[in-house]
Amino acid sequence: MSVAHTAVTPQVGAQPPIGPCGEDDCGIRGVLDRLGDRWTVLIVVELAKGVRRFRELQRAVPGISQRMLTLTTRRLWRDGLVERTVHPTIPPQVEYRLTATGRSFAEVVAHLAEWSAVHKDEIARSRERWEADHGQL
Amino acid sequence: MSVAHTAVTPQVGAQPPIGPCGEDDCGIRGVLDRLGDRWTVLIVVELAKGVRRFRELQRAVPGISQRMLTLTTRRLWRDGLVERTVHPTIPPQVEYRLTATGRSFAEVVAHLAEWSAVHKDEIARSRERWEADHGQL
DNA sequence: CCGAATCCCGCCCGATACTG
DNA sequence: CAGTATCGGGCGGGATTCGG
Repeated sequence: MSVAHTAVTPQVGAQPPIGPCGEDDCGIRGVLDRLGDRWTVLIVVELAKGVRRFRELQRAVPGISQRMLTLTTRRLWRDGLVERTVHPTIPPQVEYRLTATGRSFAEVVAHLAEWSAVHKDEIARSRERWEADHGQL
Repeated sequence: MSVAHTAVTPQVGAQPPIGPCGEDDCGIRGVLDRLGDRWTVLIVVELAKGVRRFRELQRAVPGISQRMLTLTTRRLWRDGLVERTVHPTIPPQVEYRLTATGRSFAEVVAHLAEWSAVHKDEIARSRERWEADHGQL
């Protein structure tokens, strides 16, 4: 979904990066890309509780595959939201913990969760009514 | 409006942290799904400035297709974040405006944008350094 | 235990054409 | 102007297998 990435690819439409962004959207896409995927938020929420090892994360987030757990933690690590510590023991042991930036991000996520909790019923009702009048989307 | 200042024990509110979300909705998934897609945020940001007609939205958000503009506004309408008014004139004229809930949502988005703006450089640098050491993801 | 590498399917979204 | 209908490519992400 990365906008910046698609800009690299020579495309037929040759549309420049869509980020004229009114005035205030320019860094937000990268953040939204992480919020958008299914797992990042859950991982961040779990890490907000404390240091976690790979397996612990996987158990804490039921349904996530090894692949996606690796990808998600890797991206968070790359972006400096998560710190990754390898203990060269046998068997190997890898710990993940939020950085300062990561904790800041976790707060934003918490606010998001709060807003969702407050409005979810209202949204659900609106959606139900809408689909009763007009059909499925 | 520093986000950092609101840092005091995030989950003081109601309920345990964000716990019960475990894997499935406490409502947040639905919100994140909207935030995740490429267009919703841009539309909401534009509508936060005032009432807009279909074409106006399309011009304000360069790169969006008619199809995606329809889908995005339709979903926002369905979920009660946007109000849709049809004037049966010729040519037809349709106005979109945020509802109270929609404006509330727009505030959340604004906070998100603010956080992004504050941290985007830092994230970008972290990513650059990371990709210098290790390769592309 | 912690990953990397592959295969593969679903759906999101862009492009295009048509309608009232 | 404000949509609808349809086709097709890309990629997110699940399942599985192999390596250290």
